[in-house]
Amino acid sequence: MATDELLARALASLGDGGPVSAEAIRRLTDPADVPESMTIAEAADLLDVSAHTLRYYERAGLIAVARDALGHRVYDTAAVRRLVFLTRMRLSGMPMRDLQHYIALVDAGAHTVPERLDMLIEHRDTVRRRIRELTLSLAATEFKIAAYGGEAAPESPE
Amino acid sequence: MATDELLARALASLGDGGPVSAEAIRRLTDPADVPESMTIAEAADLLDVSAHTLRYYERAGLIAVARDALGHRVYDTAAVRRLVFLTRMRLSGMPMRDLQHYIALVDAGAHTVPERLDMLIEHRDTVRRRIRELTLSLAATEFKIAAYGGEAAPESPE
DNA sequence: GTTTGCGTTCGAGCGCGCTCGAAGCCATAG
DNA sequence: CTATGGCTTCGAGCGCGCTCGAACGCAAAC
Repeated sequence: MATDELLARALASLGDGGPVSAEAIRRLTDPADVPESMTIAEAADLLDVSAHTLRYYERAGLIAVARDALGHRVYDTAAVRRLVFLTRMRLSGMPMRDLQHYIALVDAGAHTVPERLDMLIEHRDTVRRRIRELTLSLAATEFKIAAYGGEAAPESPE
Repeated sequence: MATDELLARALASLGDGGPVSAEAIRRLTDPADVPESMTIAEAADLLDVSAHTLRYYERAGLIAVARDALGHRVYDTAAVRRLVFLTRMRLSGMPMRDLQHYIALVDAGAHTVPERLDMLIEHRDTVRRRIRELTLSLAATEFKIAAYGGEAAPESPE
């Protein structure tokens, strides 16, 4: 499996800037730490979003969630896996609109795999561009901090 | 000067994912390629934002812009330099609110340098965290693409 | 002299992604 | 028996950052 390779690459590229949270790695690899089924509060807690947001995703058609005898939501393993995917895509900036389209493709069956792949590739490229933008801004900010720190703002007025 | 060092670092961390645009480097180092003074259309074009947005920034108190005899905005070198800063901070996710506070500090004089430095450091850390988030999401997306590409979705339903 | 084009001000509107809150249901705790 | 607390639905509201458009001014082109 290429998981280790990819994970290693991800971790390597993180560099300094703080410890890599176990949370983050867990989300990346999505292991079976999920207790079979969860309440909305537990899922919200796990995913670090609000219960309101989870209901919103459901209303938006991104996920179907079963109910127990009381009418309460029950998130099984599959649901949690999808939520991990959804929150990851949202976190990395995929618009709701696109995510809705993607999920519609998933629902439409296996013959939509090529289009899904296209979407993932496009998203990957978008994220890469965004990282490069941020890296550039970061470098500029670090430079400014160095300039400010060195002396009392030599030339730049801001 | 540490510019070359920082720039090199930035460029190195970009890695693959496409060529580094000359635009981006120019923005990072902000050289004097600016023709003394510009119209709003020229500034908007240079910064890749709309003229509407530039007026909005002015209304928001982020920058004061001179007018010519006709009442048209004239962006001099200092104004453009500030706009470069503003757009960079916005692009890297600093909220308008914070940017307004920062600019208020600049306007308040040199004794606010320590607080400005604090803000820059905080922003730097925020950007670093964001890059790490995106890097993780990117790795997950790349993994999914590899999984989809290898065979027809072995285990993951989405 | 009119048209075209670029600029001005200012208030209103919009798209996004939540976020909130009212009204109600059910179960367990005191 | 009454809280208390966690859940339900659904519509409305909100914060952010633009984005737009109306009504106007001026100047160079035709």
